[in-house]
Amino acid sequence: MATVSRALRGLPNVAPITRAKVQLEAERLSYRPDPHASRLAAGRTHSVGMAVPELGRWYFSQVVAGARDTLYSHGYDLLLFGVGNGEERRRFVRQWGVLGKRVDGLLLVDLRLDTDELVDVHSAGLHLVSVGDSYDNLPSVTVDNRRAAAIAVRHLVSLGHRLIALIGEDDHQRHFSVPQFRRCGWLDALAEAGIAPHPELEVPGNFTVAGGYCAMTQLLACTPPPTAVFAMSDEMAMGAIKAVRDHGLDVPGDVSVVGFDDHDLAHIMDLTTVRQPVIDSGARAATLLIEAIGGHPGAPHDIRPTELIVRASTGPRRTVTE
Amino acid sequence: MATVSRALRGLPNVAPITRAKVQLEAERLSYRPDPHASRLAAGRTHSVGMAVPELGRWYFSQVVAGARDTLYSHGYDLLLFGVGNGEERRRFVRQWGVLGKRVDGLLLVDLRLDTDELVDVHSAGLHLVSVGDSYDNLPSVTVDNRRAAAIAVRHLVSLGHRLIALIGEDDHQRHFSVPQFRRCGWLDALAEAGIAPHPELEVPGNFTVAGGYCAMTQLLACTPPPTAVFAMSDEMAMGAIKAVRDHGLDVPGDVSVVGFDDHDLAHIMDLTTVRQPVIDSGARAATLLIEAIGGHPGAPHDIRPTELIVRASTGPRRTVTE
DNA sequence: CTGAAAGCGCTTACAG
DNA sequence: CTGAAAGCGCTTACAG
Repeated sequence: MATVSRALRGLPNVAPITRAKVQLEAERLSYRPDPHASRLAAGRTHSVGMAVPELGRWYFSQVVAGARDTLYSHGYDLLLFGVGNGEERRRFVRQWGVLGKRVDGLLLVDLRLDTDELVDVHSAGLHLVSVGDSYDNLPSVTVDNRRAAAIAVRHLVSLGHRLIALIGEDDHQRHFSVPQFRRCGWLDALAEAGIAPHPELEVPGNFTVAGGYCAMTQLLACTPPPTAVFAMSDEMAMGAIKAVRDHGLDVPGDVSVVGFDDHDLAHIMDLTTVRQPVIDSGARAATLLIEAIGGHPGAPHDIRPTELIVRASTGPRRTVTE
Repeated sequence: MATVSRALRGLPNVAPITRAKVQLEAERLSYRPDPHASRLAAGRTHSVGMAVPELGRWYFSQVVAGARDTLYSHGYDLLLFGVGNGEERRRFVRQWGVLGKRVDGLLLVDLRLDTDELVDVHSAGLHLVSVGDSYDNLPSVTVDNRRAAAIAVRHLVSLGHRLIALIGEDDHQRHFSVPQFRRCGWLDALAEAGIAPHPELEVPGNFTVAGGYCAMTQLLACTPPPTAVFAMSDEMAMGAIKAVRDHGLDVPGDVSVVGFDDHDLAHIMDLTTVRQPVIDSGARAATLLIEAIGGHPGAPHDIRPTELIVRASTGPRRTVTE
């Protein structure tokens, strides 16, 4: 029994011949160790959890895809948890005691934890890696959202725009900090250009296509309406473009639009956007987590590069006879 | 010990007072039963697996999202498996012995199984539900792909088109049958209209935006080029539209394009498409699986409705002086 | 290098 | 209605 266990797991102190015999017989019976029994005895589950706010959004689906591929190639199974709304999030946080027994580590995607929640999760013996958000004492994979957003907005400023709107998220959404960083970047670029931010030009878009559409509709009703918009995601940006066109206006003639992500379809829509390496970030986070589980420290904060991709959805401010 | 177990799981034969005391104390200690230990003793894992070809594709991400929500609300955890390429698929199929111990049931998304693979999976004691593909002896959630595709192509025929191309998948991809049904629908509609299918007008698009772009580029090089295209997914259709425009041609003026799915962005791109209830199918499949695990038979084959959504990417064939 | 023993944390008959 | 006992299938010291 014990020898079989050692032989199959490649542990030392097994005679080569014995090991070969065991492997052969195991193969013949297509024997597989029961993962629950081995976790119970050994403590390792060989699976990791991933907490994702919303699977339906492009960004999250890509991060999951990237992480899954890496986890797969290292033999880890992936357990998926939703933490989108407050109730899910609460339930997820409350079950950390169990989670420590279910998975060897946890990938948190855009999930902002309080200090005491962090303490709980550590006491559950979980290895953690954060994607999107960064924490002092946790390995993380992020981009510099504030700087990237500022670059996008500066691009609009350089085209002569002064009325630059922001399509973002409700500030009630305290659970996520990424939108707040992007908002800061927007403010930074406006401040540099000596532009006072107008509260009317800041509208939530819920990070969906439909939300972006509604937000833009609302913005077009302003007097005067903005001549440029920075949307915090490509999906919202695409919704915004549609709204502009449905109002009989032109992109970028009447309104310039910048997004964030470089969605698969951004190129198709000729959308100017901030490209971030999404799949890659998921993969990188998975690698960091696997290293942490394996007992290797690893670089704590990995800040990935972003790049402004200028396409045809942005153009110079139309000179109006004022 | 035994009483605590019964009390916490709501089993009968526990005095109300005892149960209350147990619950109170469990709460105080924030005790959670170890899921591995209980699976080992009881056999139930309270988690289900989901086999998905590719997470990055819109369709799959939505199906997963729909299933996850339902599973969550019934207290099941979701284990995600990739079966995209041949190697992953083989590995997945080979581990069925273990899978039966890891999960209570399995959701197969667009995964075509051979007869002997089906036998194996049944002998592993797994409950199965299929999404996309249908099997005689398995509950499934599908749409009538053949009929839906035929309706899309008939729409093109009714607009006067005769040279109607198909952007689909390599026929080497034997693992999936959905593309083949859609191809049959294309053939059906052509046959009804007395149009002979031209092999040159059938091009693989790999179900990606970039693949659709390449496919369309290839089609535009035909002499004569098609005046209409049916793409098996909206992502390919959108890539195709972009290719048409990059060649200085107009949609639908020069080429009409129909997609399949009703992607979030199809509306934005004014894409005519076949709508299918994607999230809902995922949710429905999860429900069927939960019922199967619970020992309730449930309706075996659930064929969900589709609907042709006509937008501005299709129009009458331009009358050329021939 | 090998195998007998104890134990991981539960659940399920079974006796009381 | 309650609790002692056996067992789920492994792994890890520990003797040999």
